[in-house]
Amino acid sequence: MRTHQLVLQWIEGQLSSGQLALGGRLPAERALAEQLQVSRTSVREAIRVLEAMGVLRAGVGSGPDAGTVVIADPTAALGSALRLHVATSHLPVKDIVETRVLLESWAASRARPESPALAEAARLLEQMDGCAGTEAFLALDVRFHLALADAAGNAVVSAMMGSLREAIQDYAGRLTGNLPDWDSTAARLRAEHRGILAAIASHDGGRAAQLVADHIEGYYREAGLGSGA
Amino acid sequence: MRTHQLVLQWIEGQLSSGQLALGGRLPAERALAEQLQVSRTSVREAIRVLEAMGVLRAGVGSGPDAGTVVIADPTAALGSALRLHVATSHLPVKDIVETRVLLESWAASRARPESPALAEAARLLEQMDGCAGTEAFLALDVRFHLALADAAGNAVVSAMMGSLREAIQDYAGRLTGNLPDWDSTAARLRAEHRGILAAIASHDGGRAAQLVADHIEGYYREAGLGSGA
DNA sequence: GCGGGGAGTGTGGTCCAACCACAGTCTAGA
DNA sequence: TCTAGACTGTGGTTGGACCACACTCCCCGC
Repeated sequence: MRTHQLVLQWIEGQLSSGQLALGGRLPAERALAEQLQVSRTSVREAIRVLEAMGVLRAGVGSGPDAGTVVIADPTAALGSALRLHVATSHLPVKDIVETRVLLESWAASRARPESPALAEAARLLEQMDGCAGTEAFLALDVRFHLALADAAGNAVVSAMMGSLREAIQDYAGRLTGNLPDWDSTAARLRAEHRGILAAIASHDGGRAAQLVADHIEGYYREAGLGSGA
Repeated sequence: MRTHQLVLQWIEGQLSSGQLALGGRLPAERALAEQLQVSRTSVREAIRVLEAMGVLRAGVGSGPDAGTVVIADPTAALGSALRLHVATSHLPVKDIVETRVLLESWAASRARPESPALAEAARLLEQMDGCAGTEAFLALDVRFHLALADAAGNAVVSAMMGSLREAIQDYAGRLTGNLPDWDSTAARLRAEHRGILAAIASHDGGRAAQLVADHIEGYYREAGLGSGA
């Protein structure tokens, strides 16, 4: 077993046993190296991996924000991993979109109308009404869909949703260039968003799921998914 | 931007542009360091991250298996990331199981009866009949479910399925201790597996999905999920 | 000419010692 | 009392050194 994996194992053990919890601080790199009887290099490699996994955050300087602390950002890990494998053409964009439809329609069918995430989604919807640029609109759109996913109350589905979205963000951005008339598309998307929220509010999960699926598939169809895949 | 992120960016660019493809070899660490005008340490940190993401594999020595080559193992990345976040209690096991049911029942409903993955699943089923130990049975069970997922033909769903399974593997292993009568449970699981395959073979995707959902939920219920979560 | 063994080469794996930039804290001086 | 500088501790980066490994090549003996 390689040295940095030993460090990884130690840190994971600390996390599992609860001795290292969310917000907690890891010992300083030099101290940890001495404690585990390995070089600082190996400690740093392990930290780097956990940083990429969204488990740690390294901060320089002194004070409360400095040092290496435990965070929880599963979306980061899944997102960059998916993005890289899309880059190697090992994961087709078609499959990403299909999975997104699956997760998101499930989330819509499960969304609880009283969830605070839905209120956030409604708020975002209002912002999108008075929104000028394409880019700003898409940014709000991302947050709207994430809020929708959060409303289902499943952290794993939320994280996967976010990571799928992140993985194809660049791709989706390029797709907007294919749209014949952005303004009318934006208007349609806004209307569909309202329909989804209405379906959830009226406790019609099945209809909400169907609307979400049509919403996503319709967008990619209009933007010409498949021409580049 | 930190130095190792620059290296990450460069490698991802090479992957995206196709100049570095599956099976291709990265320049040697020392050469890459000189080429990018960074230290070997930074190159190594980037490689370490990509290794954890299942994108690279580093091999010592000479010959065809040596050096750092591009692989494609998305399951590894997603699996360890999920496992770590489960360790920090940020992702509840309940949500993992729920997501697993979602993905797997979808896969069952989409599985194509003529898929070679289904033949593999059937073969695994036969092996499980003449299987002695609990551990060996569970190992075959994992492969059976993965084959089922593959039959749906969606690489992203397959990868996520596998990673979910990996993330809670230890947890699931401990659960078997709660079972009152392993032999009868194993017999029931085998029968349910057969039912699932039969439903797929008869093009009844809806029934297959329902059977898979019952199969998984029933197992965790019997093993006492929730008592420890 | 042929076969085997040892030297050579190139790979990642590990470690060390140093230096830098940064940010908060402490202290000495105005 | 206030402020400017020194101090301390953090991660960030670098260069160099050495190791183990695995293949390759060449020389030597047969």
